[in-house]
Amino acid sequence: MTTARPGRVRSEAARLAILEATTSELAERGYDKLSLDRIAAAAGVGKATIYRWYPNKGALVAEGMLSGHLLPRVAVPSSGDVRRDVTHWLIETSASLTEPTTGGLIRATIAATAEDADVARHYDDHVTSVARAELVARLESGRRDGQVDADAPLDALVEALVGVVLLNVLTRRDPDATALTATVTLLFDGAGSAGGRGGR
Amino acid sequence: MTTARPGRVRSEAARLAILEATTSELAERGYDKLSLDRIAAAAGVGKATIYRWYPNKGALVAEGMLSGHLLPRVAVPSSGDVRRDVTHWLIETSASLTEPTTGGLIRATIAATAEDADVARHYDDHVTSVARAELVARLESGRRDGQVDADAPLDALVEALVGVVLLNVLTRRDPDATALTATVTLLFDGAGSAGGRGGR
Amino acid sequence: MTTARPGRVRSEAARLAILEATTSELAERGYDKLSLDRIAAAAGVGKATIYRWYPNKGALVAEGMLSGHLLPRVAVPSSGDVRRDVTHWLIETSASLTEPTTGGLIRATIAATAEDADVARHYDDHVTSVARAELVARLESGRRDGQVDADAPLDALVEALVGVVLLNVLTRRDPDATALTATVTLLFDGAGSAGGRGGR
Amino acid sequence: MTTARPGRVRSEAARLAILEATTSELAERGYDKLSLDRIAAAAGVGKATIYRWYPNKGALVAEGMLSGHLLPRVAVPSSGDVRRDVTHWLIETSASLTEPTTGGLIRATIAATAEDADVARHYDDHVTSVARAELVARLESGRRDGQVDADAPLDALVEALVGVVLLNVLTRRDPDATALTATVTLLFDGAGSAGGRGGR
DNA sequence: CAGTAACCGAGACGGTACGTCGAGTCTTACA
DNA sequence: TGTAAGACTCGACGTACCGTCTCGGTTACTG
Repeated sequence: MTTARPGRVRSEAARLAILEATTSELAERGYDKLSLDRIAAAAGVGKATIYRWYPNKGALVAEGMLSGHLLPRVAVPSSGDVRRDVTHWLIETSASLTEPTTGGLIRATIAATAEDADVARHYDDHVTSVARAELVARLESGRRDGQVDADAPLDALVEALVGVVLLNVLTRRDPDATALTATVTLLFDGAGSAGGRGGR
Repeated sequence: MTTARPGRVRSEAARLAILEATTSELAERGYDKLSLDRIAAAAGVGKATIYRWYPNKGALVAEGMLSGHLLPRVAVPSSGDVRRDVTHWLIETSASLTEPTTGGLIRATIAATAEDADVARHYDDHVTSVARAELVARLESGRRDGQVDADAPLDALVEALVGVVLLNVLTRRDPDATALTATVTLLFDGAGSAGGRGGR
Repeated sequence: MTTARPGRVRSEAARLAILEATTSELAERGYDKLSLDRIAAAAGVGKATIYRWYPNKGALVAEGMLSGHLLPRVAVPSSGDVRRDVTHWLIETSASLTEPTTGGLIRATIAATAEDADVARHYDDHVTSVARAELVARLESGRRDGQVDADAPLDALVEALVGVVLLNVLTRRDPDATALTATVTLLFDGAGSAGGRGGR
Repeated sequence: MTTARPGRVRSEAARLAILEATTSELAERGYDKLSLDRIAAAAGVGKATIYRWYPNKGALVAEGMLSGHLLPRVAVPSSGDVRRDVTHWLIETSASLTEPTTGGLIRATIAATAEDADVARHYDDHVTSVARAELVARLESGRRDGQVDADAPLDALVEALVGVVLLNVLTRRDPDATALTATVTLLFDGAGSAGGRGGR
């Protein structure tokens, strides 16, 4: 059943050492200063071992994301109040990404994503989509509670949230809680006074 | 005899050739594959000439942005209907950034921004802030027309717009008009059925 | 009291395949471009199998020589006329070593010999010494026939012959029969006009 | 008249440092263990600088020979007695090549010569041919003194001498003076008792 | 005739060196 | 004195081999 090719089996220790070294290099130097020579040395691994499994820098970084070595995850709470939960997620996520190492890591990830379409796809499929799905799920449960409009475009809402986070990361801003709360309020209440759903 | 100033006059032609070569290199190869050797050769310029004016790659790219060589600008129309104008801007901007060369350029810019804090600051100060200011101005005029709530957080609204654009660029999505319209609708009407800010 | 260790016996097929692959690699690429990876692949053999039997490249090449796979042998004829026989040997040997494959092989052998003292010893003990012994034997029989002086230094003569062959191989010259005949004539008649030995 | 291209001029210091480092590497490790990385490091030079001027290992070694950095030269004396002078040259040359460093160097040279036809040609044209010409000149002067037969093939004689030296170097033999003297005697008196050329 | 020891192929491993390319600096000749 | 040309050091790239080390499997002697 199992293929059972001949030859020595892949070293799991090497794989982990490579990923770990990649993460720390990435955090402290960024994506385009990433040196496979240094990674190999730090991981105590031959350069060929890296190239055997990852065709290029991008693939290596992509694998780092997948394995969760690269980015922290913030859970979406479920307190009963959707706005509070979303606000909480937004503040927590912002705080986590403002930390120096995490910030370096996420910026490296953005650079990798901008440079390499495969990485972008990989990242979107396996990382952000998870957070997005969680948020959407929470919003849907909010909708069942009557806290979210039936016809509100949840995908658009989630995209706006992620987009705001992204923008703050890129511009190195560390937004305070009020600003983030204002964003959530905007998304739930809207800015249009004439609007159908009603002015104050 | 007449002028008698020693030395050769600085070549404006060289400066422009450098910027042009940088732009095209950036569009077709991306930021981290940018090669100053290639730029110098393509511009018919000595490498030292580049380094005389720009201390490093990042500064060169930053200058490229400033000079408008790097990114197209989309004007915010002023038709009388704020939602329509914002929607128009969003669709136009998305379309412009979906074009292959512009997309490559903007992604290169994002990578540069992610890698280099100076570039990020430069970009934020001189490029996005312009677009942001324009959007804010339009929204303020809309507020005077009663189309925008008095207490709506305009900055947050603009950030959400820019964030959505950013996310689409990074994920290589080409959103259709309906999706973008839904985003604008969300931002103006909100998703919260109970209406935190005011009852229905 | 048979020694007869248990375990699988050495695969003769593998041994031959290795030697053959080595020979052809050596002929077409030379000694320092010799690759054990390539040899193993060409021979359909695991690299470890080569290393099990030969501690290093040199030993493998040395074995190749021994087994006669590596160099052709030219017999010394015995026609009754020593000069003619030696000349014949010299011409035949030169011709054989001028052929492209044999030439590549012998030059690879020379390189191996120059690089590795063990290979040199091996080669001298098992290969050239055979040719030398044959030549010496022929000269001794010539001495018995009165065609060679009783006190002529046969070893020196043979060394001069081999040295000339070697030099021609290294310099990629393809000497014609006249030049080689002149060498033999010189060795038998000498260049000294006074005839030193006569007046001894 | 001089071409006077623009651009920085080639650094003579770098050239010499490279050649010197090459020589010492060659002497202590041999030709096929020669590492350009090591040479560059030892010479305090970028690897690219080596490759800018020498397309491959062989060319570098060839240049090393030319510049006299690589091999000692033994002059042919002129005492009036040709045999004595030739014998002296042979003994001196043998002694010099038996010394460890020189021996390593000459063997590396032989390996380079065996591996690379260009090096061989280079070497033959610029190095051995000098020694050969000197020997031939001495023999011709001996011929004018009546010490060498008018019709003796001087080229063949010189080749035999060089060939014998070569063989000794390759086999790592350190021949004593008597053996070398016997060789010279053979070359001048011949081994053929009947005396083909007749003139005893 | 079952164990078991030494073999076999395959191929991954940590390394070293390769030859190329790019960054950023420096040195020419010329304008 | 600014500029094009181009050599310089440094360091990373991705590839190729080295010699070693598992792997799963195959003989063929031994108990």
